Amino acid sequence: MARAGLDKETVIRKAAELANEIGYDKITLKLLAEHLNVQPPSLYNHIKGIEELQKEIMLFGWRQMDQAMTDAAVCVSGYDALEAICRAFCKYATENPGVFNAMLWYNKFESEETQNATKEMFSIIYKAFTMLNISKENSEHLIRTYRGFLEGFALLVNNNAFGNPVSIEKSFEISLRVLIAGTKALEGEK
Amino acid sequence: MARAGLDKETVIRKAAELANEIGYDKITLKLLAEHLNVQPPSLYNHIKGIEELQKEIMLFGWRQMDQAMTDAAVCVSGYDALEAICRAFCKYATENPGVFNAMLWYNKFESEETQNATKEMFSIIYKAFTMLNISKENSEHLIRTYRGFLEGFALLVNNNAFGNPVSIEKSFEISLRVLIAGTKALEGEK
DNA sequence: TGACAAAACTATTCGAATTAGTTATAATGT
DNA sequence: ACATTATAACTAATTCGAATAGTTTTGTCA
Repeated sequence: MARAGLDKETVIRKAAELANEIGYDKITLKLLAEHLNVQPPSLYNHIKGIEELQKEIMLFGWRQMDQAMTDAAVCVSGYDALEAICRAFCKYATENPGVFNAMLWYNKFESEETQNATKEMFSIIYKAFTMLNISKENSEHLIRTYRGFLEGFALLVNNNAFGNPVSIEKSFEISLRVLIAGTKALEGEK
Repeated sequence: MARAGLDKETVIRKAAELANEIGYDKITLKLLAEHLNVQPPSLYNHIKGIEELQKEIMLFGWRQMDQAMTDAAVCVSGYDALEAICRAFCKYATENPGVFNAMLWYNKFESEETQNATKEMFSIIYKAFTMLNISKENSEHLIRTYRGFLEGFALLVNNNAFGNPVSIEKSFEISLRVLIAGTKALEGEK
């Protein structure tokens, strides 16, 4: 029978890879099984079903994003740190469109696991704000501002929503300038 | 045989309604047919299949969004207009979560139709910028900033991604303050 | 070496989308 | 008013993917 030697981690990594290559919503267990040289039912030894697979792709992505953002913030401080974190987010999201797509649906699977996956990560941004003399309350709100922009911008990029030939990189840089200028206006408040 | 008297518009409106009620990804032709008191194959007299239905829900949403944003901008000017447009976006998106979900995937269906659906609409924001002494080039970039934030923020709200009890309305207001303060910093430039 | 758990398999069921082919209804023109 | 025709519904059947049940093989460990 020539055992394939799969485990959960391998299955998820391959699914993530496939998602980036052919698109998140094109993934089927049949296709994934083919790419792992296995029959579809065999996957059930490692995952409960397609829903769990999707959840695992999402968690996998947020773990990697966490890592990328943390890495970006070492040995940097102030607004430079904030910028570096934002760039890391955008880079990961646009280089992994399939996985990022999965990451957007936190709540399709209500669970503490899901909540914690992102809460932990965005505490990095929170930390950056407190270094900048932004009040605790304003930081809570600002995290949402930044999260909103970052997720939305990456989503639009991944969907080719920006039709015209204007440089996307430049748009991102100007967006950062805008956000940071606006953030500075909140320094020391309340 | 008691004809149901459907037409494309009715089918799409009901699908949009259903999407808002039970969630975009829960929609099936079977379910939609039930709600229209019809057998599933009968729907094919009005739509080509589930993909076209999804595209039509998306276009339907963007048309309504266009209307809501335009309405918000009449008889207002300057930064007030910009704010009003943003609030209208957020309001429609969060009050119509199922339809908004469909609206996010422009490019699942590549077509001029799709591109035009949003291009036309965001020209309202563009117009607002030119009134504010923002250069043409910066306006192009700023539209992307605002689109990114608005779509991302609404997406996060709709997915309950904001775990803590901090007021979402207040977060949105502060976000607008930040964006507008940042936008003012670009006035007159280049 | 024998027993057991893990990981693969085959065969089957289920449900949703879709297609083919048919029939009834409503609108149109004479 | 009646014949014609297009439309909009139907039933029946096919396809495809997910999922389950039950079986066989493989590897590990007492």
